[in-house]
Amino acid sequence: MGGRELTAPVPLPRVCYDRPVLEVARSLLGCVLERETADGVVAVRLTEVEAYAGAIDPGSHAYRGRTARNATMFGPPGHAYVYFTYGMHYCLNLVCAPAGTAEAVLLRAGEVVAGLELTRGRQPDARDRDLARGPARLTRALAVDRVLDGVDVTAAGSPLRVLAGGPVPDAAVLTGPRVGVAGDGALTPWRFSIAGDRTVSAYRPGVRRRRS
DNA sequence: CCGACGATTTCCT
DNA sequence: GGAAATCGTCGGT
Repeated sequence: MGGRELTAPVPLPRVCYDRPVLEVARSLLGCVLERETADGVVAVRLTEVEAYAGAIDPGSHAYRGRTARNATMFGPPGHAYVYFTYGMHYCLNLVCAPAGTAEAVLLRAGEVVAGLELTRGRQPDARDRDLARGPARLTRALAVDRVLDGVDVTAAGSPLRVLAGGPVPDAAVLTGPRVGVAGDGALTPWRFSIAGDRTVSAYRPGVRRRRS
């Protein structure tokens, strides 16, 4: 790698969850997500995230209002919104707007940077680079389920925490439409990922469907 | 490499 | 009743 030698601490991006959702999503790249259980700690460096803009965003769970499932999205920022989907998978979001504004960032993929042996045991057949590649595999790698819905990821001692990571320069950031969401267009950079990182999930366009 | 399909909860029409 | 912010497996090219 050709980067300059670091002889002094560099200013790390500070994740503030009440900024505009696209900014929060961008700033989460490179941050470290830590999950602590009785078995130990597994940590993932985030390589792919997506923004969901609440009530104004047809792709968001909050678009049609509050339900029992998405209630956490309407709460304060910095908390985990965990939902269950397709009858078998969990997905993890971070709420990132003041209470009442249901914006969130979906954590789609990351690189395991601690607890590799522990998380291998949770997915014995997966290659290491696939352990947290995709939103459902990421939650499985970290043993995240609905019990963690509403947890404050900014609190010390929380079972799920987000820490600042090394800076990710703009030149290394890719943006584009969200995975599996129809009608996203190319104008809004909903999805952010680290260019060339092998842990980023495969892109799949959303399918437009007719009303039944 | 690619596309099809099943698993099975939550929400919407 | 049917689709969904998904994934692993199967069969074809």
